[in-house]
Amino acid sequence: MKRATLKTISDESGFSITTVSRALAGYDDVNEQTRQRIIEIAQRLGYQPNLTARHLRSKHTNTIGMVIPLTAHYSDLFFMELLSGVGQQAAQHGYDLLLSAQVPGEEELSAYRRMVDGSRVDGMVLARVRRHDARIDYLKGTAQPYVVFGHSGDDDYPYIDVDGEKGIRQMVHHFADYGHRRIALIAPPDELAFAAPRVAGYWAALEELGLPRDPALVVTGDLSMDSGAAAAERLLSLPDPPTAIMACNDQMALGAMAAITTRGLRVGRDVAVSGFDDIPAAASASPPLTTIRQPIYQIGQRLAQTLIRLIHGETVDNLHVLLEPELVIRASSGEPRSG
Amino acid sequence: MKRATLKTISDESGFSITTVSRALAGYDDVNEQTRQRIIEIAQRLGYQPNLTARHLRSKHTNTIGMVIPLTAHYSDLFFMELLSGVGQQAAQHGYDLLLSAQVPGEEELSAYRRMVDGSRVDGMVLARVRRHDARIDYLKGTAQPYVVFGHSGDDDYPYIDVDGEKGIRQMVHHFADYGHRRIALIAPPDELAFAAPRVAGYWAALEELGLPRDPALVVTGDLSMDSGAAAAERLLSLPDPPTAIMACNDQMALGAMAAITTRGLRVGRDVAVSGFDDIPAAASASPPLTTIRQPIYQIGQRLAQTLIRLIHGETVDNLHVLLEPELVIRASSGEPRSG
DNA sequence: TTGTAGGCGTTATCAT
DNA sequence: ATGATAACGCCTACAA
Repeated sequence: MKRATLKTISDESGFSITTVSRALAGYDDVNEQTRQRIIEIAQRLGYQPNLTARHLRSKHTNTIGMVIPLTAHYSDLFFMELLSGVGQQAAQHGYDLLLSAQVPGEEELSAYRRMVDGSRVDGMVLARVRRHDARIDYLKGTAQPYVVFGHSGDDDYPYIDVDGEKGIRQMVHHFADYGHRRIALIAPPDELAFAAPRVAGYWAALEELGLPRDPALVVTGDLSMDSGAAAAERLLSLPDPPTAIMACNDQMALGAMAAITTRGLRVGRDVAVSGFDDIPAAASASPPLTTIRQPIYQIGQRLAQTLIRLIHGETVDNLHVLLEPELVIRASSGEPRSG
Repeated sequence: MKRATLKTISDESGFSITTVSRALAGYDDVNEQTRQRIIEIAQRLGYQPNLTARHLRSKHTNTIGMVIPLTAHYSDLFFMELLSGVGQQAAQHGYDLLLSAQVPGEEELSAYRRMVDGSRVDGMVLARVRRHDARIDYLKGTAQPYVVFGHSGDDDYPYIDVDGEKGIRQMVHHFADYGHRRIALIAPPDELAFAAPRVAGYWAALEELGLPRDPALVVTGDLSMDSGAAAAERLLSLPDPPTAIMACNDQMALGAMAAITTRGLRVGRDVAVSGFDDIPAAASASPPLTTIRQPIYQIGQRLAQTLIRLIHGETVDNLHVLLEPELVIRASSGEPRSG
């Protein structure tokens, strides 16, 4: 049995396609009897409008697009959480999500082009911004609304972000308060937009505290647990190893903790550790991980809300939202050190 | 500047829309010079085919649909992991994912109808099957291909599942080997399809072992950590409390562990605990959680592969895949008990 | 090798 | 109150 269309109902009811369309759409210039009859037939036939056709005609799709890195699974929980937040608010407003998993690079960009220029979505949500991000350059040359999680400093586009510079600065102070003087940083890959402010926050804090500036104490990871472990290895092998290690995300912090333990040292006592994000694994790690909280789910919700306002052409009060970081102190940062 | 269409290029080049279309589509009945010229113009104009129009015309969308429970975020990691697996393989084959977040119920079903009858997707992936699942009934009455994670026993549809009955049975035996005789089960909500086999496996194992059948040792949870904690509370308050608690997913097991600890008991020594799924938190819990592994990501990949074969009308060797459960024994199940 | 014409299913405009 | 007609952008017989 073929799918019912307006034409099917038109044939069945004897009314024109136009009238059927209008009756179903709730226009008030349709005889009430006619409408009832048409609705009845539509239901009997299980009519469901062909959304593809509707979208072609009406120029909008009630769909939000998102391209996610192909690596994202448990190893990159962050993205899934963001997705949930966006999806929740999208659904709330009657929007669906169109997802494309891509490895960052050429193909990724063409996924954006397919979605946007291909008219498949009404707007895009971006995350994991890179320093000079081709995707943003592309979107800027487009009429398409978009919102971004993260920002690169001087560039101008609608974003929401947690103040990473401030967060890291506060964390350095936290460790300094506990008596640490050799504080290391496991930095994010250079090309990610949030790398710069976080590293800047680190140096700024050392400056404020009058601590020496030692480049050997900054090691770059790739956000994975493994890279965090490797970085910690390297740091602990230094002639004058750090007593505190700050990682720029929780995954790497967890990796560092594992490496420390493997080395026979105790996290929180011999070496203090902190992360960034506050993923669920952070709280349940042992010892529980001190970190800087990013309310990712809520940020996702807010991104969706903002985007939908933008799509509807409504005004948005603040297109550059910078959230206060929130330090979550747990056992991995240890106790204040004597002496 | 308006978006370029075939017509734009047609006007610009002087060739008809047809020729432009065929040139771009790579037909070989186009003069090579003509093609070059057309391609050049298309690139200059940044032409991107309107996929909505193409879909309307061609009757397929290269898109896989999935409806996810609105609650899914960190609290329901399972779904995100499945999603990643599906998305990975989908991308591999040039498919995108259309997601709709919905609370189970009426609205949820109409999300399926929008996707399927609305011609927005070529196939659907289902998970969290319920006992008499209206979604499956609906899809059966449709020409749309679909695949399911989980199965309800007697019902017939394409699925992949882990043998939960066997898994639970083996776990009961594991605890019995360790010397436990009071083994409790925290069961999933009755309406979920995977509840029945797991509970059946529990009773079957007791039978095999000649252990007494005590209904008080089976408590139903709702898959959340909190419900796991509540269930454990109840079990430990029994006059003759269990010495081992098996939860039907890891979240509930973690909740149970928390409750046990709160009560001043030691997990693995006073009370053994096991879960189901092997989410990442299981390995990093303290003590690490004994559980039954479901390779969710891989299952997601396989679901996508199967679905895409179905969509392409290719043959699929096995539409009912039942995977062997894999017990992962960790510290939460303790040591063999003396006496 | 190229062009004409029709249609996918919907909505909007304009008559009647 | 209802209907004929066109258009969204694309693809594909069929003609020339």
